[in-house]
Amino acid sequence: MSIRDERKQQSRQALLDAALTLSTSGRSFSTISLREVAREAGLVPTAFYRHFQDMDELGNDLVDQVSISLHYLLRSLREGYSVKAGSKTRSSIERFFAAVDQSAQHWLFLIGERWGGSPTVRTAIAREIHFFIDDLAEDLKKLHAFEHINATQDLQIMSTILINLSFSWAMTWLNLPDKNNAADLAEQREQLILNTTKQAQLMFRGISNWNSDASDQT
Amino acid sequence: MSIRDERKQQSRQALLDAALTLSTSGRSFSTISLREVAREAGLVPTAFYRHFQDMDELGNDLVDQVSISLHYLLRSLREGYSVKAGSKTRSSIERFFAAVDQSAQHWLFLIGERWGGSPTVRTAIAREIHFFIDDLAEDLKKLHAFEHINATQDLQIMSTILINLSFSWAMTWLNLPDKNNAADLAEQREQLILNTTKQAQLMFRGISNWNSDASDQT
DNA sequence: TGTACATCAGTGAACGCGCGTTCACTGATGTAC
DNA sequence: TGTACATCAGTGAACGCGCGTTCACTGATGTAC
Repeated sequence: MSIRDERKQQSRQALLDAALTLSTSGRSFSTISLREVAREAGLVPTAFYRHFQDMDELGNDLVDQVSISLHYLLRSLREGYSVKAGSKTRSSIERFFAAVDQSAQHWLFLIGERWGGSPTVRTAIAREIHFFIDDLAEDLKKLHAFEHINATQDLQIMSTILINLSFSWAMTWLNLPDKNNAADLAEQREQLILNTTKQAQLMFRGISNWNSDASDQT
Repeated sequence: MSIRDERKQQSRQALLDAALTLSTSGRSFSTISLREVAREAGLVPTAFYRHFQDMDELGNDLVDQVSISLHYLLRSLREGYSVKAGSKTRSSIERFFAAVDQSAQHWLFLIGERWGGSPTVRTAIAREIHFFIDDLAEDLKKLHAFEHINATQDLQIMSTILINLSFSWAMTWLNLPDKNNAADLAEQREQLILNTTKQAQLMFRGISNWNSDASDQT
């Protein structure tokens, strides 16, 4: 890659990073302006157009980038899980929250903009979440705890629940530090870990008692 | 109430309705302007200040109004459930989606703005969702299916899962009509009903096999 | 009941501001010979 | 390797626009007597 191309990529990335930062510091993607993004990236507003046609195009590319990052993160979380099969649910949840903290901006963006004000971004995120669900369903098939589930559709359903719930967990976790002092925070986190662990255990109770061939009457 | 007060209330309500409509037609609360709201309500921009100090104050009041409406709706859904105990899960889900359609704007607003761009609105919604969860937990205690759950905290956890999942269900339902023709819509809805019914059944499998005194090892 | 004054929801002009977008430009980097 | 030209990321001035907010006002409704 030539020097010129390299620098162009750097500016492009600076714009994407600026948009992500601005979108996840209390506001949302649809409330930030093109000029703010350029300013935060250290560029003049008109330079924006050398990289993106408009904010919609940037939003689309940002969703792609964030999704790829979270996709890898989720995969590595699951690999840790299957290797350590038999480890307690609690430690899985702790690893999950650690991962959420590590890429907090990505989680805030994806979940916050899922039902956000930009139709373009919403559509892009819906597409990516669909991939997440398919991918997780594929992985669940290989786990011991799921080998009695013989309908592919049932795996898809469990995957859907897990993804949606994990989004709620992540956002609840990331919202904890908002208005309290540091001392309270530690205890609130402990409570949330206990609470979330029980939620996950409840899910797995349902899964281990599931019968793909029967349909419930209640 | 005097004629003057009555008219003032009408204008105030027109502003709230305008904000709700604008916030739920593809955009979000934080992207609509005070002038747009006034225009939609048939008032001059400056008249806005006779009713609200700014958009934050309107947002707060709108959350209150929407929450009260959904609170009653959720209660009536649950009363229908306990009366018809023994009815299939599917019909409960169908009644749920019918209720969602009936007050679609309220659901779109509350769930869409839950992680939205207005900090004021986010805080107000977090508070209301907490009430929803407490209220549901209180009701679950009375249901036959939950009488083996003896820890109050466990009811709270189940309530949390149900509220969070029902939000995902409602948004998925409301997003179906977006880009397809009417023929596809009917089939997609049927699929989603089946899918959601299974999700609910999975939850109840977990609940009926729950033991409040033990803690899982997996 | 009628009159004189007070209240106050809604009006319309005006303001300064940040926005997205256009345009002609500059000067470093790339390319052809 | 050196030169002459092409490319193109980034610049800076300028534009028209909708925004939130102020202000003095109007005229219907409310109140006191």
